Amino acid sequence: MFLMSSNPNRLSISQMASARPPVPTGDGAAYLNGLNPEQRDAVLHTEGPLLVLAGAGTGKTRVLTSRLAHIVATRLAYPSQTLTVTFTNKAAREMRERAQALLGDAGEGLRWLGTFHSISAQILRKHAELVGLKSSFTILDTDDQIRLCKQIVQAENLDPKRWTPRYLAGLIDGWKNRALTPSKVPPEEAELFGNGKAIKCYEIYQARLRVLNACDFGDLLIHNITIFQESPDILREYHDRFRYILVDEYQDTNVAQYLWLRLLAQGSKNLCCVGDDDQSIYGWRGAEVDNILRFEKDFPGAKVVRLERNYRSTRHILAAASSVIAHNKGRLGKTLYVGNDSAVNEDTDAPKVKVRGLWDGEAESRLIADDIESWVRGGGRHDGCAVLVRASWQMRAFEERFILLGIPYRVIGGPRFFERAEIRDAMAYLRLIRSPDDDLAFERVVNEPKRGVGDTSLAKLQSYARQDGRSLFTLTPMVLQTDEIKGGAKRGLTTFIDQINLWRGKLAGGMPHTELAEMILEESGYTDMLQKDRSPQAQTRLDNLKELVRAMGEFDTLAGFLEHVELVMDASAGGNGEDQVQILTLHAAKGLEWPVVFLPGWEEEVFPSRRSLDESGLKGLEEERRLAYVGITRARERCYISFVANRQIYGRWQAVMPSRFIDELPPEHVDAVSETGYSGLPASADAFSGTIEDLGERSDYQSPGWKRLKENAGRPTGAPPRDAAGLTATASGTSGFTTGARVFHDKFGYGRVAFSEGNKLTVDFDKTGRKKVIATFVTKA
DNA sequence: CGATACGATCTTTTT
DNA sequence: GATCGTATCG
Repeated sequence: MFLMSSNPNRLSISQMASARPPVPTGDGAAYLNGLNPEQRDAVLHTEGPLLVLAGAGTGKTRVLTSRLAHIVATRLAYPSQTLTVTFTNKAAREMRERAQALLGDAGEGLRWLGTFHSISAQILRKHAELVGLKSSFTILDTDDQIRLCKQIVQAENLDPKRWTPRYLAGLIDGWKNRALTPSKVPPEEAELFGNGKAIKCYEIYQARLRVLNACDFGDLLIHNITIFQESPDILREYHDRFRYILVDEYQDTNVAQYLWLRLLAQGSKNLCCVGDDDQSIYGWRGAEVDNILRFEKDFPGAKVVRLERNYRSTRHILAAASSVIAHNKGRLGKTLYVGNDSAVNEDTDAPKVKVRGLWDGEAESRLIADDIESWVRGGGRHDGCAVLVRASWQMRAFEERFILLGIPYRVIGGPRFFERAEIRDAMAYLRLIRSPDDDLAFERVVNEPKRGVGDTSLAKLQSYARQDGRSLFTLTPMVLQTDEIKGGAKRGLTTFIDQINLWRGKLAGGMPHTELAEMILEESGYTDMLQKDRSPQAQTRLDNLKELVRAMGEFDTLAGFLEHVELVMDASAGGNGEDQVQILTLHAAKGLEWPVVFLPGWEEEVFPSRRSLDESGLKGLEEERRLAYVGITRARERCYISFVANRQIYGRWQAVMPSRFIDELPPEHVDAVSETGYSGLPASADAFSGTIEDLGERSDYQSPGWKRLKENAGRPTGAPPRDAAGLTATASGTSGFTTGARVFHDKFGYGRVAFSEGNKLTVDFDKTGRKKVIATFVTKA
């Protein structure tokens, strides 16, 4: 909702006079109070390339806002001559608010402050014809992309099981992240999809987009780059415009974004990037940490400022985070200092980081809920607490527990409003009314609600459309005149076309778009369909649709609303300010902080995630470790890390090992408590050895698995259980499991025993033909 | 064409 | 365990 002033480059004299605020906060010092004079000077006055390496909690956003405000306030440039880029809308919003608070009215002119995508979309709308698009192009989201890919896979006669459309979409995305157009993709990568058809599919995909007058998110950047490279005079225009460029979270830029920035920065050379290589956690979506590591080479003469003084967290928390991240290689090397004059950091009574081992996920959520309750009893607030998980499936256990105890909570992230099926359906109707050529929208709703138009009819229409090169909507009436489609399908299509035309007429006739939306939902039978559905989700869906209509009301026109949704995709209604515990993923937590942070699920294969390790090896592990670093540094006062011995993953019980990151914590800053007799920290491991009988005296649990172990009483710990209950035990492993063994957990019969170093033993029971790991005996090195 | 049954799959997320 | 997509049947 920016882009208001129509002429960004011109401010009238009177506007300038009134737009001139005082230099922020006197000498600008107060707002940058964490910096020494040299750093402050560099941040405010550097001309030419500048990289600010800002560790967690060192005031990254402040640096950017202060610099921006300073540039404008001292009239080095008009607001419209600055370009400020962030990754998320949220960050952009925050930056705008802070800058406006410093600048007053002058802040209004920050026309070029936004996400990479929103800014490149603005630029692309002006020059769309240079890349074969109309300026009214549609921006496709992930769902549309995948459906397009599916069509390509079908058209190429590929087996969609072997070659999934999702994978193709991922490949194309990956190439676009690397700024590779079809002709630039290395030929050997053709093998990556459909027996050498990868690049061909990419070409078809791009051709389809052009026909649809659409582009995907990656294209926004790629088309910009093409335009800049092929039209030097246009590039020069932007060079003249952007005197100062500021970039947030530089460690998250991908190759395309890097090239885009480099092209734009060739003009003034005033490129200021802020980032932290230790917080790069988006490698899996194309971010190149290398960009930040290479900055000084890429931009010769660059000044580099390191901000290492943290004013957020206690010394124990900082020590824990630093100790873990120190295990990564290939960093720019930054040590987080404890701010000398910060009471928080100095607090000698501050609690150490707590590490706790529990039997299972249920015990874990119980404990965390108890901790939250006692924090609140002690005068704390719910919204001062956050539970940060690695993957969203881990959230459910906490939700269930919080509901049971009546602890108010909010899940951040999760399925997004605009990605819900009913919202996308409603949006598709609106899109189709705006642009009849939007085939993807047509396909989505032509039979939703059911109109008797099935795959066969649709396939016929599509084949006509492909021959003719025109869109489904324009072609359908002609096909209907023939007898190609009969019966129910014909009737359904006729009403569909008529209705869309009718609604389009209403819109042209000046009907308010919210009213139109209600009319569509009603007349199409969509509301009816949901009302007849008595499943519990149906009501939520109806509510969502109401919310959609409400959200539309905030925009003056349908076009304005659609543009907003395509790019911003966030129902920023907010709902903040409520006193709720927050449950979110580690990724979503970046940039946020709380007094109390819980980090559950620190188990091998969960965190670090197995997939990450499988797919990206050491690189993946290091990214996981950065995630741990981000997690710990979100905490201001208290940080609770926990792991369990048994975890239910996808409904199956699994024995799990404590995360290696736990071993990387500094013992002197950590309190470790284990209820399983094993903490992962050698110093505090409550180990015992002996025979299986010993277990019975140490635990209250009486599960079936437990009994099974008891049946083996008298046998040495670590020995495979004897055949029991018709199960066949097979053991693989080597010697050393009869003496010195340490049983560190057992509840469900999934036991683990540590024994002398270098040995590994797994016991499987094979009953139903499926192999099931009942007990795993592992050496703790 | 639409309803049902079975089976494969299952991170992280923004735009 | 829950969901999604495909295969099959009515």
